[in-house]
Amino acid sequence: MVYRRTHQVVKRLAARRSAILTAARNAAADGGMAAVQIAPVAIRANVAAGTVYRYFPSKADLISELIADVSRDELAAIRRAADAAPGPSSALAAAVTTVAVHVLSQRKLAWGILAEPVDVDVTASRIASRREIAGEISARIEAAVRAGHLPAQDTALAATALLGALHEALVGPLAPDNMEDPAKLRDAVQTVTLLALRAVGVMDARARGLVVQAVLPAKALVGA
Amino acid sequence: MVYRRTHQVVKRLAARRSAILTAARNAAADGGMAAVQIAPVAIRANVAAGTVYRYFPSKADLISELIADVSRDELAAIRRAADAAPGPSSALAAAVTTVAVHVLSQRKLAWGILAEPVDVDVTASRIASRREIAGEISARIEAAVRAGHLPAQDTALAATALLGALHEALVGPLAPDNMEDPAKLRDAVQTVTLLALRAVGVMDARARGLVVQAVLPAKALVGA
DNA sequence: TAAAGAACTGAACAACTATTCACACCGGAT
DNA sequence: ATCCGGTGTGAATAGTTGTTCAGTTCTTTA
Repeated sequence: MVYRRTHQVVKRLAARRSAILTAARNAAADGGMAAVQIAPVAIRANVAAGTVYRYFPSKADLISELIADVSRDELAAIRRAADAAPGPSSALAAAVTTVAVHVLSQRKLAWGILAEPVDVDVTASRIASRREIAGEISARIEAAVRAGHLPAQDTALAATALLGALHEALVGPLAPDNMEDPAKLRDAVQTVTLLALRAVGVMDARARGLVVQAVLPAKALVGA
Repeated sequence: MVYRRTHQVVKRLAARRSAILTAARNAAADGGMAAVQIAPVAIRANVAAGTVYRYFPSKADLISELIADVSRDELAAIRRAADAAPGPSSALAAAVTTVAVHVLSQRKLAWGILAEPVDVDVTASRIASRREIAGEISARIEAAVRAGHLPAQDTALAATALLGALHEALVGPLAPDNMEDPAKLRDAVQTVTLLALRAVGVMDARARGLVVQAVLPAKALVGA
């Protein structure tokens, strides 16, 4: 053999791959999934269109990885917020609030990841993404049920429904679009979180308390 | 003038238009929106592809009308069910149950109308459809609030969230797909209706009662 | 029955982008 | 210094469908 990949080359390749993914993510954040086209993404990443195909077999793979990436970040944020909470109910409230804040602060990206029509099939990736997030929420509901704070229920279905409610209310086509005002934004987060907690069986009064507490640490995120 | 549309011709034209729309609806019910392509729809309707364009300026218009059509039926069903209920809370429960039963009994169609990616822009029509249904639900929530059965709240946001929860839980990609068994189907309807009622502030115990009552008349639909 | 216009046909067209590939380039081994 | 294979390029290709339109058929009126 007369050629071997140097460490330096390996690093450069990895950087390029990451640059392409980042370019795709930025494109999605700017213009939704519709803006994630090979040629524009290549330009953003400072490579030629053909180069993209040295790193991703197809556009579907590129977008699938993008979805997985964003999903991973999201899941980590949810876990962090929930684990920092003092009890199971607070943890659930924190998890829900985190999702709400995240989707609101990156609405175009969230919509793209979740539901925006794409010309290639990314169903599998989207399902996996949802399943991860829903699984985490489901686990938090279950913990609260075990702690005796919530009535017994189908936690998987409940988690799915909760996420559907959040998404539709906050980034769906009927979501209020005048979310520039941070106060309104916080209101929306509080409202849907309250809805979500009551849905799984938290009493109204208690839910209100949990929401207020959960929104406190999330405020910083909203400000950002 | 040497030519005037006869009544007979007018009727035939209307019939053809309706046949095309029906063909589109059947295609969507069979294979989702992806199956609503001009050529196949034309074949189903027993006309040539070009003929479709004599009745609909574009595919977007065809699908938009399809969405509006289905939406109109849906809204009528919701109103009928809700108006037949004895009180505001029952009416809300009936409305929610109706939506749940409908989307479950025509899942492919519902998914197509609501969220399936389409290659043409039907956003406006989808938004209008959602707005109609959400408006109705919102009105029912408001009635229950006025009756003192529910806490005051942003009814529009609540309605949007409720629909999001129903759709995601019942026809979204994470929805359980073994809904062949009517018993499981009814379970799913009950579960999500319960979730929805609690979300807007119905107490757990009372919600359970409302759900049971609401599902009774809906059973017939499920059986169909 | 003939003329005139409307409706219908379906093959050809157009537009959009993902994908390919022949070639140029570069970094590493000898 | 020189060869070699991996890497990058971007113009050309390809496949998919919505849409058009010149020609045909049907319907109505005189």
